[in-house]
Amino acid sequence: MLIAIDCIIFGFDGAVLKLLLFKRKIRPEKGRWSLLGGFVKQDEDLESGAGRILYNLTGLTNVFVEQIMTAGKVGRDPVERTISVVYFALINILDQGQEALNAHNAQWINLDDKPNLIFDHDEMVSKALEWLRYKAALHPLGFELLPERFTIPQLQNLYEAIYSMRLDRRNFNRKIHSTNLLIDTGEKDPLSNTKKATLYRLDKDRYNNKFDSFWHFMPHPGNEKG
Amino acid sequence: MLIAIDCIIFGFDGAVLKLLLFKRKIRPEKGRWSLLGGFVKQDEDLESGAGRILYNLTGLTNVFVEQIMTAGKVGRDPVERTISVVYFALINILDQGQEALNAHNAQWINLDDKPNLIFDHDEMVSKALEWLRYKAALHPLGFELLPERFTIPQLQNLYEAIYSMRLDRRNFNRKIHSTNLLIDTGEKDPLSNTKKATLYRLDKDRYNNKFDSFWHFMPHPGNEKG
DNA sequence: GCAAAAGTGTTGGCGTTACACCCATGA
DNA sequence: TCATGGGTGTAACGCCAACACTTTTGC
Repeated sequence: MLIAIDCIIFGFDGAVLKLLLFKRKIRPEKGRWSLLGGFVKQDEDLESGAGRILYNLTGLTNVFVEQIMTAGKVGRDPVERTISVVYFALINILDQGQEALNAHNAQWINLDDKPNLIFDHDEMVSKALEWLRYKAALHPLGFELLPERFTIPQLQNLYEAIYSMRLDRRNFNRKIHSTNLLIDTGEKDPLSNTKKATLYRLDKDRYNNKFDSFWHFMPHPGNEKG
Repeated sequence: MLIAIDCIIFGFDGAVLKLLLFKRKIRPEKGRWSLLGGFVKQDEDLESGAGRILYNLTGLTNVFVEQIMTAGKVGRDPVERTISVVYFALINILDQGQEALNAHNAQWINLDDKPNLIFDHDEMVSKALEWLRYKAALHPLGFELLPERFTIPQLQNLYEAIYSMRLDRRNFNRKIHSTNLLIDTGEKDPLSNTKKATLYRLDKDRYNNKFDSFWHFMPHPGNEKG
């Protein structure tokens, strides 16, 4: 029995949610799209393995990584019985260059345009998206996908992408500010042709301390009864 | 590398939350307390493995089981590198007899009196409890721990045990009823010396359909800001 | 000055907490 | 009839969704 790690890597370019996928260079299923993965080494922890795999592809460390499930169906890998521990990672697309990606046949792909993946990787992506939605509704997870300095409209775009819904600008603003997790950098986003949005950065200490508190980032309009 | 399954089995006797543990009959760590576990068979899915292990110990099928994590630290099992997929199960204590337990050296132990367990099993229990609290705050999970017919005070006791806090009887009542998940059996709980509580049963269909909705079973009093 | 996007204020509805009151039962 | 616990009602508060208005910028 083999133990593998597969990584679901979410990224955000400011407009749509993306997935980092790569085209297999080896058999089986050569040429098809797949999650990034690898086998667990004899002397490494699972987390380390996930970190290693991410580092090799993106060159990034200090990435938000979380274990979300372990897939172990008997026939999931047609070649040999393989148990796969699935991690999901949130990274800021801009942080990481194109070269490493090319070297690995990797590519950012819009979540909406996702091709079918090998094995049970589609299921894994579904689970991960479900998980992301679940968690981001209650915890200030979104910041992980943004650059160090970001605007509130950017954050709102992100949440809208995650949930495929439009949010009210004003309520969203107040909700985010009420977390007291933002620090005004005093600067403005130079882009955009209209009123420039304020650039904020995350209050890391508060973020770490309060990450597990229950916020309510998504609106919950009239609960239907019955 | 070996693949194991460990099961954290929660039970509720009407007053306190319990854990089903057993005393190891084999080396290593013979005689110490441990979670119930076993190795994954070559031809069985992970879920099936968890089900098999649970069935062998409790004789129960149709148990609420959920995968919560996979532990894979290098030295966690001192004998051989072992990856353990952890499941947690919620069962109604009364459903299951004493014989099977004795045969396996197993015993229900109050969560508060939990002895130290072998390997990293203590961590697993912490994670499971955290998970239980997280989930039970938002989803109608508690019913799994109660007999088929139960009273609202029983359910309240359960929630109080899970969160180690007292809840307001009246608000709890309304909250539970507002879920529309309860069916009045028309009967009363014969026990108790005072006014007999109404016995309800779960509306299974609604329960399955709405399990993933976000309720708020726990009170959330004045959010401290700052 | 106009359009477009960022940011601030206000209000009304509704869910929820906190609390008072009645009911049923056995001793 | 009293104590104990189950069950219902209600009112004030606070949060939040919905909406109007002001500000800034580039053309």
